[in-house]
Amino acid sequence: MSAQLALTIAGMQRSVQQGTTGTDLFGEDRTIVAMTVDGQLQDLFREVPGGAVVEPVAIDSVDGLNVLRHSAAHVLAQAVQEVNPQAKLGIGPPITDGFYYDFDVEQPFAPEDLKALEKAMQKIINEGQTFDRRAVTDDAARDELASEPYKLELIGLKSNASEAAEGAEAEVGDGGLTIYDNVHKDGTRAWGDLCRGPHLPSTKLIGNAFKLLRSGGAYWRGSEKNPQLQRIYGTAWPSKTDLKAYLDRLAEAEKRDHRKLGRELDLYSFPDEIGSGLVVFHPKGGVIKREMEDYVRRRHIEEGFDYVGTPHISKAGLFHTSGHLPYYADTMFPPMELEGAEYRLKAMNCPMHNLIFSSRGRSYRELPLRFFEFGSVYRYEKSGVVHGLTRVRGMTQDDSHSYVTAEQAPDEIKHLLSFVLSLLRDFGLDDFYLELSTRETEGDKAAKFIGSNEQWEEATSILERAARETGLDLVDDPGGAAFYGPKISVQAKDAIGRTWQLSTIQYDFNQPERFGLEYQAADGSRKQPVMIHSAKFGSIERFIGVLVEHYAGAFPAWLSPVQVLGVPVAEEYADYLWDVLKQLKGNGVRVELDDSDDRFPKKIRNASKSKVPFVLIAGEDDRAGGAVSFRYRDGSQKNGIPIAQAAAEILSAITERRQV
RNA sequence: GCCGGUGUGGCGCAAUUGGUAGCGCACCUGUCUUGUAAACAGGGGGUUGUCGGUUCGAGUCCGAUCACCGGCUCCA
Repeated sequence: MSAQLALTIAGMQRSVQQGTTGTDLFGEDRTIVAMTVDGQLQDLFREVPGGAVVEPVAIDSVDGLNVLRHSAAHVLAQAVQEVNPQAKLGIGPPITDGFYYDFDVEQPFAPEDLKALEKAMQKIINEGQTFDRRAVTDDAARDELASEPYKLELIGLKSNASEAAEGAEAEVGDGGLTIYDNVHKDGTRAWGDLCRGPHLPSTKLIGNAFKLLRSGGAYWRGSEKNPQLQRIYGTAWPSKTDLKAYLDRLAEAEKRDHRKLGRELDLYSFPDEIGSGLVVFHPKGGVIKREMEDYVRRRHIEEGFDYVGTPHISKAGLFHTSGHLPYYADTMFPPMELEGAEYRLKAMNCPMHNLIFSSRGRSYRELPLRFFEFGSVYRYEKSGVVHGLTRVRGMTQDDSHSYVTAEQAPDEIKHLLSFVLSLLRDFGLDDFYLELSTRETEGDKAAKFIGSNEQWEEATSILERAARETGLDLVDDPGGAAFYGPKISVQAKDAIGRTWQLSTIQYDFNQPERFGLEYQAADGSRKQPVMIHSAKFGSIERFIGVLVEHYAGAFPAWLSPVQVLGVPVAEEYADYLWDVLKQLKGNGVRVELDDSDDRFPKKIRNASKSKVPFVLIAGEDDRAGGAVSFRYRDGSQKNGIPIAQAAAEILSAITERRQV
């Protein structure tokens, strides 16, 4: 007679027979794919122990999705080894919205290969293979996986799997090793992989709600010193509908791609003749850039910044003084010789601002002293990373440096933080979290950070306190600091939920010393100021790219290259409409009249495609009534609006920076 | 920088086994122009990213290079 066990199941006290499995408890509900036993994620087929707290894991929960995607990754690996038995396995964890698996293969995967692999996966899935769990000793695992060199390496590293490689904890954990066998319906073994599990009860649950998305090289264990494997990315969802929704989301992101929209809306381009990563703004993009810069410059001045200007090039010695050159020589443009001196394109503005500070004696009465400019900097970004406006080789930083006394530093940081947040809100971004980047204290990278422990601790705690006071979420980013000090960065979410790192605020105790900056204190002594770096948008180019994607090219009126487009119903009404537009133009509104010889419907089509915020239409009814008609971007309309009222609506939308 | 893919008129695409480049939009001209996403007709425009090679012949094959796309690494 098997004994009864007392358990807590899904919050209820229950008594079950010894030997009861998760499948016995939850198996009838097809949406339950795993369970937690005392908080530990486990396969359903495992027996539940007495006294345990057992909870079902639904396929659409965070854990459930991970199980689904991890199982899909296994099926992918099985398919790859079916097609190519020589393929060696790397790791294959679930990730946000999907999974990947790394393989060492002779021939990298081509796009056509993915289709074939999808088919092979579908076959495995349809067959309804089950995942069997088998505990193995390290030695047994080594024997069994003798032909899998990467798995062997992981076995050796398992005591700290998370450090072995990102995602490696999906394969091995702190405890004993397990191998999961994929088993055919007839009980024979199809395939197996070193894995922690848990997995789905059956491959069938993956259904047809999965897709392989792309492939590419990926360094083993994330280091470029290691060999490069071939990674395949895929996605898997509880239902075909969920998959479709995800693919639609990807399509939506593609439609917003700032490279594509920039071309379509004639905003900017990247001429080959100039070089990779170097952008030119066309007149329409120029309007956006100028509006942004004008506004941001004005706001800085209102907030107590002094607008300064510095050249694009300098003798290399300056960047030695600042300490940048030893660290960043290979990401700066190479030197040029001139009159026996070595010059460098500027990669950062701070050294030049420091020279403005030290151009004369400074008094404590002047502090905080804030220098701001749109500084053009050039960075030799590696060829594979240049990307539209978001990663360029020539860019404009909206860069400022505050020179303050040590006592003023906390308030200055708070001031900067609330200032950058208010600026971002003015541009229509309002969903933020903060990141606190600190130095690495161990490992290879620890050496790059300079300064004493005390300096780092003090600077970090000042930043952290200011960050906490905003009430925003604060995420730690160990090792993410610049070599000279910690930073807060503002991460903003765009209209479709993607986050972008925008503003940064950095506390620098290093450069003031290197430049010998000082001010005279009230008591007559000379003191060293603290320097606080801050970029509001990071780079103007990049921020424009972010805004294009955030707004999908449909900018709020104040930023729109053309704010009002007049479309006469027929040629006869062009003059009347132009009179209306002239009045707006007199008020500083950017207007255009479509006086082309297109027919009316074509003009409406063109107007829609141009994403102009206000389309004003005039025909007989409007002219007779001294009115105009609005057509908005969503296709809705308002007819017969008196001219004065129309002008007021347009002007208020612009001055209030409202989206329409 | 590394791995893979791609490069055809301004844009989006086509060109059978290598046989001397087509289409749509845009552009120009003309006839048109009356209420919300494409009027009609005609016309101009590309030595197929660049350089080199194979071949009687290259947009199609090979090599180099530049650029872009995806992925990795990096990102003061």
